[in-house]
Amino acid sequence: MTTEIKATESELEILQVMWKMGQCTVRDVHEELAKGKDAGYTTTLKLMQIMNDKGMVERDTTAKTHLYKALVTREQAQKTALDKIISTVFKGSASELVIQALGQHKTSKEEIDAIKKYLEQFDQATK
Amino acid sequence: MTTEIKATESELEILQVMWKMGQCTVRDVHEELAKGKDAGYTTTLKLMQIMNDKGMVERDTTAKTHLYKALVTREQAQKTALDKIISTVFKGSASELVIQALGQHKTSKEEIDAIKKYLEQFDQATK
DNA sequence: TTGCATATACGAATTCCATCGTAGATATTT
DNA sequence: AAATATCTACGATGGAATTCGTATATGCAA
Repeated sequence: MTTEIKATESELEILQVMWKMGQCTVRDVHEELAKGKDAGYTTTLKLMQIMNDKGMVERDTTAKTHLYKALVTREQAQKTALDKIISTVFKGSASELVIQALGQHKTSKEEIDAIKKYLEQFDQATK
Repeated sequence: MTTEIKATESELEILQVMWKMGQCTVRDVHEELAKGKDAGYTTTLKLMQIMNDKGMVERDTTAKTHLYKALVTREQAQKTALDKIISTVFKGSASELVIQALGQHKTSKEEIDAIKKYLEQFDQATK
């Protein structure tokens, strides 16, 4: 069993930035977040320190300016998030979620094809 | 723009019951929740009162025992939840979410077929 | 080297959510 | 009618998440 990952909203916002940038500083993250909303620098700092305490990120403290890196992967977070909403709003039905998702978000032809292809292979596996 | 719906975890649990039952009393909801976890009756009551204040449910106070009904629909909640996770953990890509969802949840042959059918019709619409 | 910018650490205030106890009103039972 | 059960209202508490201020250390520029 992997370690429990229970990221809060703010932590997820931060993780998003870290997933995109890879290793980064508090300032990196803060600047990125500041584009979307105003938040104090020390708020981001504190959050990242907490995430470090929780083991969600790792930190290189060699230099004065610390370097952070996400330990939680985007895939783990995706799984957690999916499980949650499937059970709370989709009555446990993944297919209902799939159909809703396809319906309300514009999906390109390529994406549709990718999904179809995926389903084919899926079929074969299930025989 | 529709009214802001921001249901908390507990509120979602309650909504789930209300979606299933339609109009119901606090006790109805409480009994249902009590099957899964233990919670005090007044906790449920308070929560439902708050939901009423927020306009998430409506209430008929004619009789001593009030009757509640969800105003937020399951579809709205689904949309809200999907939008959120697609933007936070799926980089805005609905198709990625779809593939993940199919991958990690066992999906029956029937469901797969339903999805395929949906995709066909989708294709035609997009031409 | 003095001053300014920028970093971490950390305590404190605040807000939000969930939980519960108790008071008071209204039914229901005996 | 008195006792009992059940309801709503609502304040209080506790805890988690978030935000911020301030102290202190470190690097850099004049």
